[in-house]
Amino acid sequence: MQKQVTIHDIAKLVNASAATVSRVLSNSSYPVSQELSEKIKLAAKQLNYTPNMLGRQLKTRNSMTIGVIIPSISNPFYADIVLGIEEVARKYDHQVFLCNSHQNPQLETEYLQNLLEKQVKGLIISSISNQQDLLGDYLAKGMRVISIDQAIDIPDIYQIGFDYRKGGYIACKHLIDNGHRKIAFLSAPLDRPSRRGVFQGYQEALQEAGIEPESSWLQIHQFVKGERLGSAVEFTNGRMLARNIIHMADRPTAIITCNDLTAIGAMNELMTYGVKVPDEISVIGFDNIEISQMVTPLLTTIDHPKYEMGQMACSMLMDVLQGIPVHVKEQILQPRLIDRSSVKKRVDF
Amino acid sequence: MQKQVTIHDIAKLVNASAATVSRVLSNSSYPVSQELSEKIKLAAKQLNYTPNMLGRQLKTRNSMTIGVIIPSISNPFYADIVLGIEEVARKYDHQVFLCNSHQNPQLETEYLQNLLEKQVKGLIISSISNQQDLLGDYLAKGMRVISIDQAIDIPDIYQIGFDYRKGGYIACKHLIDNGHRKIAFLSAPLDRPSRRGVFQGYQEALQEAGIEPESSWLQIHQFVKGERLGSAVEFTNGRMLARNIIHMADRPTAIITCNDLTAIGAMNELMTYGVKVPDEISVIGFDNIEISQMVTPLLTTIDHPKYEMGQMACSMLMDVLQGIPVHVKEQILQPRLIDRSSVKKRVDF
DNA sequence: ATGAAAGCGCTAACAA
DNA sequence: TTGTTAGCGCTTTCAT
Repeated sequence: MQKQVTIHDIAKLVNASAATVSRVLSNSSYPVSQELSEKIKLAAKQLNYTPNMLGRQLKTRNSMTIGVIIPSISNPFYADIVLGIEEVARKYDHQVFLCNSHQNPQLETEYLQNLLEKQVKGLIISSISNQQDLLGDYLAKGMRVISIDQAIDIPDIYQIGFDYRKGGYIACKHLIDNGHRKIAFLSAPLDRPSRRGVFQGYQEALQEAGIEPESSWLQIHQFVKGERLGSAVEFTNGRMLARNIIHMADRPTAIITCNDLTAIGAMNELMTYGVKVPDEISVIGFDNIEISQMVTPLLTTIDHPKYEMGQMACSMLMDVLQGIPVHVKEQILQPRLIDRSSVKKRVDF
Repeated sequence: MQKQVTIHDIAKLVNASAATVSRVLSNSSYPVSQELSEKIKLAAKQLNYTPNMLGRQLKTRNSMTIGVIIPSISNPFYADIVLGIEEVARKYDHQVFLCNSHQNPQLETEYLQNLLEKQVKGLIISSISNQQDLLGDYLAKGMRVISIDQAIDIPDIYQIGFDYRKGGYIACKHLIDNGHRKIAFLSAPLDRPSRRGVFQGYQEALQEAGIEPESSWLQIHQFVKGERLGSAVEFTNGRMLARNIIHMADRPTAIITCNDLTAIGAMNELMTYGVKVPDEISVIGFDNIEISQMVTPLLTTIDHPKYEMGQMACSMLMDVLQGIPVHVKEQILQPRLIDRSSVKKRVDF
């Protein structure tokens, strides 16, 4: 392992000062004569010079790094968001520290602390636990944060949101428009604003159509505390909840779920028990993850622009970090129905 | 935004020197009197001190950060690996820079360069393009690298491998043991050692059973250059290749695929065309990603210990970085048959 | 247009 | 046990 080459080595080689070398190698706008500049660049190449960003960062107080805290990358929903974030981060020459919180407050705290110590000035969080005060603390220390998909009640936080309520409404309306009246709602616990939003939209659509929901239509699984995360949990949840539906005397003809994985689990269970989808029961998912196009029947669902949200969040963060005035502190993206094959169509259309 | 608190501020407050403060706050083994130590810790808390790791890193030449380069986090296979890596990295107080290369050599180079500049000393790569010389260069600059799942012909690189050949063999053998003789192989291009390994195992099992493969059994899709990555590509690939099988005069009774997504696509296409799985055609996948338990029928597949590989790779890296002698430069993990429902069982068992 | 010098926050060799 | 001092590699006033 060879010793690191520094700007001083280059300076010595071309008989210039470190300052000048720094100026040309860091693309400073400071004037340096053409000739010397060329010589320095050449020398840098010859010596196989690699700048040490730690030095620069310490001096400029800019770590060129952002942090991203999400529940788990194993959930394709978040994977997409991260991909969007990374794409624009790269354009701005920033790296991203990935932090999978597994919904564990202690881990979240740990990560937050690490990011702070590493002088990360920008953070994107998606569904963080109750860390309001902690975040407030970090904001005070100069960290800029963008929240995706979760309204946080701190004035300094920028937000990229999604209209879950409307999504739930559109989903339910789609079912109603196709002749369904008995519509069940299957979900993981309504402990997150997003799920509550979907539920609300569902209720509103029912109400608008003059439908009085039966309490049995509402199937919410109470997760066991400490349960491991991952796609499989949601899927299994969908199966379990669907089973409750199957054996009902007066069973619903349609199902709305809080996400695609739950929907796919439900479809699976229905089919296992010989209940045909969509002929006997229609299913509509939520999020439009890639897998929804890989099941039979193709899952009708509500599109959630995950990748775009990631991109937007990161652009916003970059603007904020650069001190560019960001006028809208909150952007709400819109849902869109993806009409595929898991919902039975009204014949008289 | 308040000014940063440094060890000097603390030193001043307790009438000690910065050196002493550093010693207690960095958990150095250097002796400091109990009393003073307490006072310093208290002061740190009072001032709400956050250490600036850039300073430490610059001094100690240890960035406490590792890089991970994978094709794409949107592939659940890699997501699992990353999760495993992150878990042990966290235990060692390291952060991970996530780099999705999208199989783009230019991006890979860019990331490699950035990591180097940020003084990242440890790198884990999974399926990187032809960057042998570039990597050699980086090794020379002191970077330690662990390669997952891809043999790289550079002596200084540690490897965590997987016995793909044996996996292919086990899969094919399983089919043969259940009475199949006409077995197709569906795959993405055989440009990666992993896929070639599976293919080889498949061939060996056939040969061992005295089966002469028809050329039509071999269905390899040639990806179009620049095609976007993502689960959907593999899935679609599986569909397309399965279609070729369906219409054959003397068609195979079983299919082996290079990964689960391809298998799921194939099953999908078969079912769409009314071909029953496993009754008419059996399908066996590879990798055992979570989705394989979410399809109907449940996919029989070969387990690939992704998460564990991530963990092992990271432990190994941590050992290497700490100068702990690592005796085995190469570890090969073993495949395991996951016997589910997509393969028709021989009745006379 | 170039250079000298100071310093970002921290650690570590050396001195006391 | 504690402090002094000298950097780590870089940028950036301030002189020249």
